[in-house]
Amino acid sequence: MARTLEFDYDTTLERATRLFWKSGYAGTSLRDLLKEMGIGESSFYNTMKSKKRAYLECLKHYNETVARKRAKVFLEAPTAALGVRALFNNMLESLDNPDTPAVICMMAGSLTHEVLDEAELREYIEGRMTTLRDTMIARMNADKRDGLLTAGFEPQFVVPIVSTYMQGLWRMALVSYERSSFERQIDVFLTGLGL
Amino acid sequence: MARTLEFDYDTTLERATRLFWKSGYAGTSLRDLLKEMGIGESSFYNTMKSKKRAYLECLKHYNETVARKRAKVFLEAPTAALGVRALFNNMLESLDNPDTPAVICMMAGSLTHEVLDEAELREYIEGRMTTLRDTMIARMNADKRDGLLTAGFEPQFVVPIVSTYMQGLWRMALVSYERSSFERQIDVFLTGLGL
DNA sequence: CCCATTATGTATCGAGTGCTACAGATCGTC
DNA sequence: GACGATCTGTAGCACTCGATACATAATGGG
Repeated sequence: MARTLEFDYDTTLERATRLFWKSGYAGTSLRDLLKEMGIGESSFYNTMKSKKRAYLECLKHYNETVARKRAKVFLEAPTAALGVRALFNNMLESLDNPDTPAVICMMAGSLTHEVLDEAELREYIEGRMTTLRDTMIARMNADKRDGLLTAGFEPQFVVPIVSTYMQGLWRMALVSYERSSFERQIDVFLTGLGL
Repeated sequence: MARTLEFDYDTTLERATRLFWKSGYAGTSLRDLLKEMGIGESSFYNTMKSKKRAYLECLKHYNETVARKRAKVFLEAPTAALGVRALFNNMLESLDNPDTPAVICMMAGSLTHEVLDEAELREYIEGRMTTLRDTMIARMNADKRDGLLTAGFEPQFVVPIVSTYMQGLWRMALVSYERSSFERQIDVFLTGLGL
């Protein structure tokens, strides 16, 4: 019926994701993005419609890969407490891995005015964060019923604390990161919370 | 000897600070900045030299006012534990106060690539953060010697946790803020740490 | 009053922004 | 193999960015 796409959508999306991840939304210009994706303006606007929508697609792609793996790491641990610790270990591995595009999680990097001011982006991000928190809370409540967590343990407060602390850690890593120091403070933090 | 300045430096610096505070470094254009300050390009570059240097001056001004007040709030509390809690209360008051220019601390808002990529800005920010942490650690060590904190309490790990968590809170407030929820989780957090 | 010195207003620079118009290339269908 | 449909390359849009050139205006010492 018509001409076929000359580029592979998944490949270009993957490349775009890594660039957005590394440089942020406003920090990535359309020219840089196109260069990285290896396509022209026409192809880009034909498939993506706008930079904002492209970022949204990249965020989704990020969640279907990186974030999904993190959720898996958490859920497959024998207990919620170990799951949370596995999550932080996964974070430290990302920080140590030179192949990781950025020193910050793409979701954490999206917690800025430039991104949050775009209604569609904000909505998606809020949704993902809520989902992740709900998953963790549910898991902890299950553990609590099984007696794996003390009766005084309150998942609905602990989980926001954990995710807030993690957001802070991603930011702090931007300033300076040293594994042993991070490891130690994470351990003190989690132990204090009863995890 | 020469022509006198037509504007009041302190006033324009104050205005610039509030705009930078609200909109961030990259998010504030020179045009908006000049409009807010009520001066022209010539006057600006004559006294400030560049946007980067202007931001640095604003950061310093911010620290000499807002951040200084926060440090005072911490130090004047009867104990380090109460000081930390007073600090969080001060934060919540800022969040509640509609006169506060932004929903984020200017220092927390500076923990981005756009700012941290500028060597002079990064250096200043690192310095301030280190100073604040050292102040808190010293205070806690004093309390520890006085028996106000348990022997197992380790200030050198707890303080980074507290400041990291606070950075996370500022970010989270960008997404959604509700005082009662924040209050509750802060209390659980601090209690867990032994504060 | 002249003059060096400094401040200000205006106009503009060159580069970069996201995005679009449009002509031409390539496809499946008849 | 002509046709309509879709894709792609190029050029450029209108705008904004931070920064600067330069003429003019004010200042106070000599």
